[in-house]
Amino acid sequence: MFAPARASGASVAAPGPGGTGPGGTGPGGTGPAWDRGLDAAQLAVATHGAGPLLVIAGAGTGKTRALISRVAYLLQGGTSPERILLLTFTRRAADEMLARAARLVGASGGRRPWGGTFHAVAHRFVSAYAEVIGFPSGFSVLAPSDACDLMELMRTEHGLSGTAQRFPRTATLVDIYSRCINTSQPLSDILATDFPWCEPHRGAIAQLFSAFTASKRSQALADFDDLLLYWRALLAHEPLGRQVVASWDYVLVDEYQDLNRLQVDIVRLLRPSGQGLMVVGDEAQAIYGFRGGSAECLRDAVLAFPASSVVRLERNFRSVQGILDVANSVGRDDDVARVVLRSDRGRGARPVLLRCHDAHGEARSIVDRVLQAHERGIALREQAVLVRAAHHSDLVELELSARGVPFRKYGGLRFLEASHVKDFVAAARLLDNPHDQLAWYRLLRLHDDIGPARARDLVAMATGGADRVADWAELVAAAPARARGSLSFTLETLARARQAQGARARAELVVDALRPLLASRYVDAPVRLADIERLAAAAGSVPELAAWLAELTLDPPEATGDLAGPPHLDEDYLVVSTIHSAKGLEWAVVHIPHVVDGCVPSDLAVGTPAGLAEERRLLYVAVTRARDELYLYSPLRLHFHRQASDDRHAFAALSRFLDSRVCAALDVVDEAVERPDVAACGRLAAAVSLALEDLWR
DNA sequence: GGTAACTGGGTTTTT
DNA sequence: CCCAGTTACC
Repeated sequence: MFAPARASGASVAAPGPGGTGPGGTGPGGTGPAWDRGLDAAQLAVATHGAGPLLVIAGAGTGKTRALISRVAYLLQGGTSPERILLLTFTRRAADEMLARAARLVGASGGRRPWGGTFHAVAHRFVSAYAEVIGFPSGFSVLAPSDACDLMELMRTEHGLSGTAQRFPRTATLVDIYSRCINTSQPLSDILATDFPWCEPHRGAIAQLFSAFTASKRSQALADFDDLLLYWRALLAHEPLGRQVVASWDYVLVDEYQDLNRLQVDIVRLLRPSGQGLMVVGDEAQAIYGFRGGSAECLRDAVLAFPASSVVRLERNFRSVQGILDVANSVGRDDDVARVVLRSDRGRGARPVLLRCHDAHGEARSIVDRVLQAHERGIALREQAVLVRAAHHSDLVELELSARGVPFRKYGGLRFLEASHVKDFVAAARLLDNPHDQLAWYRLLRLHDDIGPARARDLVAMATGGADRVADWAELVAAAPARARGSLSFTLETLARARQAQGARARAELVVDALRPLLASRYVDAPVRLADIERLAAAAGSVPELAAWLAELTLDPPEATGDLAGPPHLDEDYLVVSTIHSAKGLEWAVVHIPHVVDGCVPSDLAVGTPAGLAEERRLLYVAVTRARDELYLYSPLRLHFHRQASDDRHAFAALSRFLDSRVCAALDVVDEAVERPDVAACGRLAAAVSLALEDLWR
């Protein structure tokens, strides 16, 4: 997150946009000087004055390089690093950018530009001004799943759960809520346009949302949306906003096409006059519509900026033309057609579409190709498997493990979502914020005989009065008999943790408190305990547990194994990532599995023209990550299509996007020749059941 | 009234 | 694999 105080080992540098490796982004040299090897357009970006600057940057056109060069240029002109703010949309992009910026200014005494995601920077300021915002003794950051739990609680409290009436599910409610906030649109509009089936419940939803906000406030909790809301409010405040805005001379915003209204507001408040503002975006890569992101903001910016301050980066330095042909044919919708990517690198190999028999065949085929490329000298970390949904790589991961290929997965199941980690975070939050009812609830629920109802009563008691140990004794007395012993131990240990000095000692006592609870709750308790012990150890180097928890919530370990310790430099691993998480990155070889209707594009998104268009951009983003080789895989049959499998065969499982025009840019290879005879399989199944019948006889 | 144990169905994408 | 719903037990 912030350059000066980054928690150790929280993330791993992923193989990113060129830079250091051979064949990296952009032409020419590798030195840190801002002008080395930039082309005219990139140079214009780097050396632009203080006026507003809008960069329209196609995929692979060296945008990060131009941005970093601009930072170098500004520094050379005498701007202090900390007067520059780099805002990015995703954490991986933030890491990548800050790492490169750090390399660049390595010599300038360890001072680095500010940078991070909107949420991380927001947290920094909301914390600093917590008192003004109305949290006199600090606040806790609510992870998304916690926000969901709280919404669920409120829903129950309002008598809106149960089967008696159909009411939107908690997940839907959270969605609606977040959408209202992020698009700055009233509930009624959101319901009308995006959730029409929920409209009958508008009144109840509105009440629920009020209660939800009030509840967060009274517990000193802020969810991700609140961080942005409070930051915006802070910036708009007179005179505090002026103070915050004056912290920087330059604000550089990446992936502008993915920002939502709230974030655009923040940018506007940061640089009201546009002086010192630079935004970079590419409409063709807008893939965060589900978070309220809207490329319209970029379009607005194009109109709002004077023509002289718009620079277009159009030369693609990344990919060979064969790959760009596929990209161009995929992204041919109206909103995308404007930029036709042209390569600086020659034709290269034609990308391949492999039609496999099923997902198993696909997995084998992918690993075969990964290893073949490895034999040719392409390191594993120069290759990536990019998926639309995290579970699309399940079988690939299995095959990789079976064949001993190391890999690292980004996106999908999050570390923080694991229930034992949530238990740990909740207990730790209580040390500094005893008003946190949600944390109390979670902790109490871990004890025997304390279910939803009793937990609710006890929570009221725990947060109602003061937070002295004497009150905790009362709490124990009120608990059901079977829970008293363990609850007493839990509370005592937490009380000791509270007294303890230093984040590490506190964290370890929290683990002590949880140990017996987790041991009796989970079959795989040893594994889970090891997890949180490592987590506690990671807290070692920071002074404040609360601050560390907030950072953990905002920037959780992304890949499985990130907590295992600092990565070895010589470590080689294949990257498995969602397309969303792969944004802004590149690899020599890219594999895209499950390019079939229902997966790419996702069935859940093709209901509307806008949804379908975003799916198309998603494939566009995936394809343009590849530098030299690109493989798409179409399993002809997927297990959840069992009933329709014969139809699938007939249709050859082509994705909605793989029409003749796209296929013309691809070599289609049929790997499904050895298809098992379905009729024979049926006979085999019959024989097995017959044999079983014999057993029962 | 409340908890625990079991069963069956469904699963996007991120801060 | 996590959820909601069901059932059996206190």
